[in-house]
Amino acid sequence: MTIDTIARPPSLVETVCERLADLARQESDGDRLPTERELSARLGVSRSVVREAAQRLELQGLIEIRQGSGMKVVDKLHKPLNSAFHLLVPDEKQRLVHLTEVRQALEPENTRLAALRATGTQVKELRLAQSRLEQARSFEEQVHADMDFHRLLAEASGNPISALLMQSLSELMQASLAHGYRRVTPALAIRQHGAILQAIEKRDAAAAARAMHRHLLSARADLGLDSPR
Amino acid sequence: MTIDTIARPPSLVETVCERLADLARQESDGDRLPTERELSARLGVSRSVVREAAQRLELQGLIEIRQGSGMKVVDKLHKPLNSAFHLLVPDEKQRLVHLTEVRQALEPENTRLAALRATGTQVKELRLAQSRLEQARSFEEQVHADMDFHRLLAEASGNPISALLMQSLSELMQASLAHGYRRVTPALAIRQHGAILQAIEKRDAAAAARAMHRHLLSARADLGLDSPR
DNA sequence: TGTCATCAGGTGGTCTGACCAATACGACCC
DNA sequence: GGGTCGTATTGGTCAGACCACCTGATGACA
Repeated sequence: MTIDTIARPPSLVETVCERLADLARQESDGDRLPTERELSARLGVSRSVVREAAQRLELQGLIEIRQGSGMKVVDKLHKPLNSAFHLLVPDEKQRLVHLTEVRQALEPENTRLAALRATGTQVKELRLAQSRLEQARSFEEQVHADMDFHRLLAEASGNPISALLMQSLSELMQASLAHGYRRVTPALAIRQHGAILQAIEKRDAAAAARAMHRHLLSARADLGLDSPR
Repeated sequence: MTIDTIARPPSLVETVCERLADLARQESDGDRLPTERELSARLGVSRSVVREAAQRLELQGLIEIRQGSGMKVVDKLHKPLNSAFHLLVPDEKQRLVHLTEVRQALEPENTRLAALRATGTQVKELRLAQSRLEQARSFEEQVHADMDFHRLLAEASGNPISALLMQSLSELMQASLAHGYRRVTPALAIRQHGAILQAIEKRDAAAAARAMHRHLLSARADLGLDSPR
């Protein structure tokens, strides 16, 4: 026997927030939303309420707001995850250590599922990412291509939550790698990505997961992040 | 050669948000923060700015705001993760499927690390959670004790990001399980938790991870969620 | 003495209108 | 065609008013 709590009516801000989210969902990335003043008039609420609602959507990664310019639709649902991880572990080195560990849990399984589920288009995209890694000139390009490969794998797993996590993890790692962490052996990463890609092309899930596991161990060693055993 | 973007000065809302976050960090869970009007006077900004900043902190899970009552400090950093996952996968059944898959990636590794890293206190807490599961009368109590056990394992892994993810995942699963999903064989879960706990007490990391993997497969079958292979 | 109802004061929620800071766009000039 | 300037529009902030909700104190009654 459970007595449910009595539901409070949503505040105006919450209601407007949902309306705006619906509106944003009907638009594409980069499209403009109506101005604060216009939304205020159209929805029959004060501009404060529109502002507060819009700012919620911004924090959720659904829109970006620019003073003088308006609001535009974006697809950055990972943004609140980034903030949360940053708040939880403010120290960059510590955070990199923890992120690396989470990747070691998540990514072999993503890769295993990708081997089973990747579409032809996704396999092609993985090949392109691998090419970009092979041809990368700067460290920034390497990191970008590297993380792209990992993001694509997570997408190919068919699990949107894993894909979102990977977006967040990779972006945070990219930010850390831009600040003083250097990869010393890109050639090994290229080879290991190649082994992963091959296992996926063969639809060999176990081999793919093992190859990813190996790759992440190397990547961790490369970054000089040995987590306590 | 990288030219960094020119940093914009933070908006007043951002600045106040950081101040409030600092203030919240100095307080304990449940403590009250100054009122909007007081903060407005003390910080020399308008009440709108304080409101907008406070609402950011609420969305981040650092405070809770109650009309007529004020703001209190909470520790719910997983809240924005819950929202993001909910936005990403609005359909409850789909979300449960995906969450279950993510758990299958994360939890064996958490459990392996817990076997290596759990403190004596954490092992005791795990035992208590197991007792609570054994003694649970209602389905709600079972689910709560079950999820508590998993949360404690994630904490015992020593990885705060995993622990945060597990908080979010378990809360979302609990919410779904409160809405029509029924576990049919609690006795098996109790046995499997027992096996996990035993492996942890023996500090056998591989056995712990295997036991968790097994447990999650059973739990998934129990919920009738067979993910596409 | 304990319980319940009421009320006042204080809290956050919303509104309005004014003004400031940043952006975009069009017109004009070289 | 490219650069500059001015204006209109956008979001950011402010102040003050009023509304809806909460809390704690007080008084009445059993």
